[in-house]
Amino acid sequence: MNQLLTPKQVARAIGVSESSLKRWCDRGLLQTERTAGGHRRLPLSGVLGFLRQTGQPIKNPEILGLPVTSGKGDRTLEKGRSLFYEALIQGQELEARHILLNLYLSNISIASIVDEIIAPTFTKIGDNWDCGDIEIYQERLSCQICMKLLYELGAAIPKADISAPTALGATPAGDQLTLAVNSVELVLRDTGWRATNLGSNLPFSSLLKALERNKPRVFWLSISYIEKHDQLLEELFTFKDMASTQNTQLILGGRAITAEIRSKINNAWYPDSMTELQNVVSTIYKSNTKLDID
Amino acid sequence: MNQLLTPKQVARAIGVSESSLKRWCDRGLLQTERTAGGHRRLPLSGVLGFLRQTGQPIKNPEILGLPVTSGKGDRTLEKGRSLFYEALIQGQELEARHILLNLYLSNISIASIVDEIIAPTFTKIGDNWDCGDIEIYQERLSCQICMKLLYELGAAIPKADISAPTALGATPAGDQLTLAVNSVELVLRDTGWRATNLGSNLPFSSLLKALERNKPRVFWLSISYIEKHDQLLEELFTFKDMASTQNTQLILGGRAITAEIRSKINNAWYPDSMTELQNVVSTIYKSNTKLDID
DNA sequence: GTGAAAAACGTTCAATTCGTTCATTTTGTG
DNA sequence: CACAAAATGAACGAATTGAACGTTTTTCAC
Repeated sequence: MNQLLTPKQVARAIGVSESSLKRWCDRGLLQTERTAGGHRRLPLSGVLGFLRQTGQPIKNPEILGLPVTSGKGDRTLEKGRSLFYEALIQGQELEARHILLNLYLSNISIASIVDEIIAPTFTKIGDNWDCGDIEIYQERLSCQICMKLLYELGAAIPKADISAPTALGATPAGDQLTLAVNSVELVLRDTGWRATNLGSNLPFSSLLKALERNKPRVFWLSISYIEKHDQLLEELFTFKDMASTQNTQLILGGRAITAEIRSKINNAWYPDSMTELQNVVSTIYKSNTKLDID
Repeated sequence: MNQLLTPKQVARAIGVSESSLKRWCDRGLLQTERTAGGHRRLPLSGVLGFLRQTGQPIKNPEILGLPVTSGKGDRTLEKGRSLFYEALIQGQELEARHILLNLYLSNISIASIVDEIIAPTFTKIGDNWDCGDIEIYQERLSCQICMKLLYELGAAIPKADISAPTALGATPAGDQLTLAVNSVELVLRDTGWRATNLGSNLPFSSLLKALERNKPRVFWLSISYIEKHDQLLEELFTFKDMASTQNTQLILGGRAITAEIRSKINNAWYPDSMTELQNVVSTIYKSNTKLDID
């Protein structure tokens, strides 16, 4: 994703003259680097960002390694959902990649892509697995493909400044759903955070250590499975205490978050979707920078 | 600090051709020394100065500060190993990426990188975790980072032809070590295969379905943990039978492969390292294409 | 040491890109 | 519709880039 492209490649891909492209570079519309000899080099991620913002139709997507239907094909979420499901369970990684990239290029936020495409697709996969319509390996393979695609999308997101606030995330012991935590990481990075995903299957004792040592601005926990409810509640409580003493905002998500947890652990955020999560973290982000200015 | 680098290394690190780099040296943009035979040697300090002056055509100059001597000697790998360990447990993703990237650019095969760097690093991490020197979250974070890096390395491997033979892989139920399966996938793809990783935590019943439906040329299984040895042996046996009836080569790996399994399940490959695995699959690959020609 | 493989040398060449200028087309506004 | 402002695409010589070539140097294993 951070491969460098020449102006000619990009011009042909977008379908404009080199002259115009050079002018856009010089006006700062496209992230541009220079060789020692003065030639322009354009990082692919920057080109994608430009295409996403301006909604330019793409004439020759294959030059950029993009699906040939980019900018032409159907970009609706409904169509994407069913196509994405089919691609995943049939193991067609390229097809799935095309769908997500198309949506990304249509200026649809990563949060929306997760909410509207990925999440419902995996609910459907889970349902069809339950009723025996698909095999377990198809579900696992879908996860694998999706993880790869999320990583790829992540590479297209511009790197955060060093001054950006940090966020840590994880899922506690017994929890296998890495897809969710990784999605959260992406959404956070898309909102400008320096987000780090600690991983899954982590006991609270170790999460506390990570919280203490790194003192992030926010800490998110995805909990989709509960072994002992009471114990979890207790552990969450001590975790929340530690978080509040060092001014870390706590974000809790996952389908295992009960109403009881919500009521007993206050002072935490409970977004129901990635879009909501994005609102939450961008609020925190703004309040954070405002504090910095004061 | 005044480590000497060859033009090739610097060229690859910056992402330009050797020709251009040589011209820049001759023009005086880069401080250049010469060997007795006339070969250019670039002191690291001069390269860093050049990068600063030209305004960072490279993402991160630290890539050059790494212990890349010209060779692939043991000292290079040893240094890389310890640096990689430090980077991982401190969560320094950039640093870790540079180490791997640098080794990859030095023409060290992915198999060797896994064997010489990644695997020993995780053994060390496991040891230090056992004796309490590091936290669990550091181990998990190391896994996360490594997975991301493996995905990135995978993106750098050219796509296989459609005519290339296919390979499937997975780890059976109860096995969490995704790092190993993903490494195998990379090595296979690096050898020209169209490799697909089904994922982890898969029961044999579903693996059999995948084997039947896709009829790959090879199927690899990483097994690093055994619950019931007898049951595993039995399941492996039926799996091997199915594989041999449809001419699928079976590759078994992982530290849970016992001598008993080796002796009872014959007609399977048991590589001890990624380098050995690479030899195995390239042998199969050649025999495969030879068959095609006949 | 010695010999073979790999890497770097200097050079040449075609292709690309530079910055600039100019005619043409598109856009915005009264 | 008219007119000015802005954007576009094409063209130019000069400069840069990347790949190729045969030759020489370096490296590494025996």
